[in-house]
Amino acid sequence: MEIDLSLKIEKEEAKDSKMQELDDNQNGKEALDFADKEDASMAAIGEVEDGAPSDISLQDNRNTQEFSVLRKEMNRVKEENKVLREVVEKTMQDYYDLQMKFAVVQQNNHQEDPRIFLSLHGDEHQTIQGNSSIVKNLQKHGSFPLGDEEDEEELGLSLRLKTGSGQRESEEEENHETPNLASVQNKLHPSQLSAITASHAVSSPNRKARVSIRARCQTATMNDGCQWRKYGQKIAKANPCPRAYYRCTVAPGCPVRKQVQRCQEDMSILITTYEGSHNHPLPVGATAMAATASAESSFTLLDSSNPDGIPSFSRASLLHQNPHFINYHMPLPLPLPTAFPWMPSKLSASNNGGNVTAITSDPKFRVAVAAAIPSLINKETHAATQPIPIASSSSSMSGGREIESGSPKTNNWVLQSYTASHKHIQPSP
DNA sequence: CGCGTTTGACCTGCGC
DNA sequence: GCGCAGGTCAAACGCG
Ligand SMILES: [Zn+2]
Repeated sequence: MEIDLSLKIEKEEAKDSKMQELDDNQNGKEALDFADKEDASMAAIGEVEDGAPSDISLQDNRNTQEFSVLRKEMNRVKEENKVLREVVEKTMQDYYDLQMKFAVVQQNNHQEDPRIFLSLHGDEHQTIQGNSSIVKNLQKHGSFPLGDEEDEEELGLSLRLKTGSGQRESEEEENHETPNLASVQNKLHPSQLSAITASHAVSSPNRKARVSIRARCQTATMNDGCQWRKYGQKIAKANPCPRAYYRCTVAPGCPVRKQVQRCQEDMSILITTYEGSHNHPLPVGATAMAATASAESSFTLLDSSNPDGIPSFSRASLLHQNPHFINYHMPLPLPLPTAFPWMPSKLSASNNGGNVTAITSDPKFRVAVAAAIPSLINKETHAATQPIPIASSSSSMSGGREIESGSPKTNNWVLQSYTASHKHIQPSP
């Protein structure tokens, strides 16, 4: 029996490798012939192994059954492979399209419109073709109460950038806006919601930018690829959960700080607020995503003069609070280069809810997203004074340093973000 | 012993 | 000026 099992495994592996070599438009006959050969060889091996002539017919029957099962399996895998390939191609195409658009946007970036909405959608059936598709996309995500279970596999990542007056807004926004959005997204993705929303508050030029990330995280802090040293803890009045203060210790004198606090409404949600920008290279995984996120967050800018370009929930809850608002909404699967191991999961034919978790729990994903935030801060801070090309921003992030603190201990990420503004700024130590 | 965390004290900004 | 709340400091403590 063990022999048969191993044979099956080898067989499947062989088919998998064969499948990769086969072209998309291969017909079923080829696969059939291939499978026949496999079956024959397997039967022959079975004879040799068993060595009992009386078992041959029985063995043949069993092999035939296994063969039919395997053939079905192979066809299924073939279809899956085909779909995956199409999606990858589509994704790559979208990626390059976005890059081209980004270049155009960069040129027009001098006309500062404080309110920008961005949407990147990895849906293979949708490419960003001007505002109309974006609006459609946004409306899809904006009408949260739909809460379809079928959206379960769809990941959402949204980044909100805000330029604000920087006064005591953070608490009000935390108290009012955050719970709304959080609850709303929880409705949308009841079980495995894996949306990431980060907000980015850029205050006046002499103030540090802050980014808040809400993440469903079981551990005390997110492993974001940087090393942090805790320097304080407070219990805020608005939230009974203690707020922890961390400083980046990757490089001495790095001004980046982060605050970590659990959401009052949902204790499983971790609110991480980053402040400042790193003065050192980021870990490789973080760098890649940082560059990607930074670049993509600059794509497909939507003019705020078009009110339809802003999703209902955003307009309702955000515009009333701050007129200067940059909202980045990037539903996953992200149109990322294939270099990233955590590619879109909804493409998989198997209805694995675990795929979503797999992506969002991937430490590389978490590292990358978290690291992308300070990158965004850095970029936006600079853009506030003088727009710089993305290449410049990302290159500053590149570096060979590989510091990864902690282990992949966190689980699902469900993120939602809100804006925070900042209070006082101290000169860096 | 070095490093990181804990925790109470202290500082600062803001509203009244 | 006073009180409050957020943020930071630094001594004490724990761990490897
Ligand atoms: Zn740093």
